[in-house]
Amino acid sequence: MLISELHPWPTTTQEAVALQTELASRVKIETPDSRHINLVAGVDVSCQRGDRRFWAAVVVWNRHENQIIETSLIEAEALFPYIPGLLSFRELPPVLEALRKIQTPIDAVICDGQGLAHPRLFGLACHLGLWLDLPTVGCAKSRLVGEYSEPDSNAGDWKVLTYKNRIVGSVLRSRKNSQPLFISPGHLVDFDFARKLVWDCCRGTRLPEPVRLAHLAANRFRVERQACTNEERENTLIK
DNA sequence: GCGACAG
DNA sequence: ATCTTGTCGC
Repeated sequence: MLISELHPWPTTTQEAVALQTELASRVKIETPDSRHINLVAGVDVSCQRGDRRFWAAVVVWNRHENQIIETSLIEAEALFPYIPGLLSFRELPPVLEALRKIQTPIDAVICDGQGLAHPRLFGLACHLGLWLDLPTVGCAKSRLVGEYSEPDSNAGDWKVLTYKNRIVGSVLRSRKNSQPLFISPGHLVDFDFARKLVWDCCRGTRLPEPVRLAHLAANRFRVERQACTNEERENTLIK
C-alpha cells in the first residue's frame, strides 16, 4: 500500500510529546459502515533483549471467510527507546515498513496497544490511523491509563474504561477465565465498533485472530532470522 | 518525593 | 517485549 509521510520522526521525548498533543486533535471518532470492513490487518512487533533489531509482522485477515489473505514481515533497527506513553515512536516505523509491502487494500487495522486510552488521548492505534487514514482499533493486553470495574468472568462480558471523567475505551473479557483486553478507538471508529470488531475476531482465543496470527508470525520470523545470523557468525569464525 | 507505567 | 518448566483448569 502507498503511505504518504505524515511527519518526520522525532528523536527526543519532548518533541514526541509535543507531536502527540498536536496530532491528537486530528483523530476522528465516528461510526464506520461495518459491512464495508472485511479485510482486517493485525500488526505486531517481536524483539529480544540484547539485540537492537525488531521483527514486525502484518497479517491481512478476511473476517467473513476466516482466512489469511496476506502476510508481510520486516526486520528493522530500533531507533527509539520504549517509554510508556511513547510506544508508537518505537514501533510505528517498522510497522509502516511492513504495511508498505502489503499488496491487498485493507479496510481496517487492529493494533497491539492502546488507542484513545492514553495520557494524551493518542496511543499507537490513533497514530497509525492518521498515517494510514484508515479505521484503526487499539487492543492492548494490559492497562496504561483509566479506571474500570472488573468485567464478569464470561466471554463477551465488558465494562467501560474511563479516564479524566471521559469514556476512553472498554475492558473486554474475550475468553472465559482470561485477563481482559483493553480496547479503545484509534481513528475513524467509535467505541461500540472497536469492541465489536475485536470480539468478532476472537473466536475462542484471547487475542483477536489477526493480532494473534501477526504475533505468531513475528516470533517465527525472529527465530528464523536469528538462526541465519548465528550461522553466518559460525562460518566467519571457521574462516 | 512516591507510585504507575501499552510493548 | 523477553528470560523460562511445569502445571492447573476448562
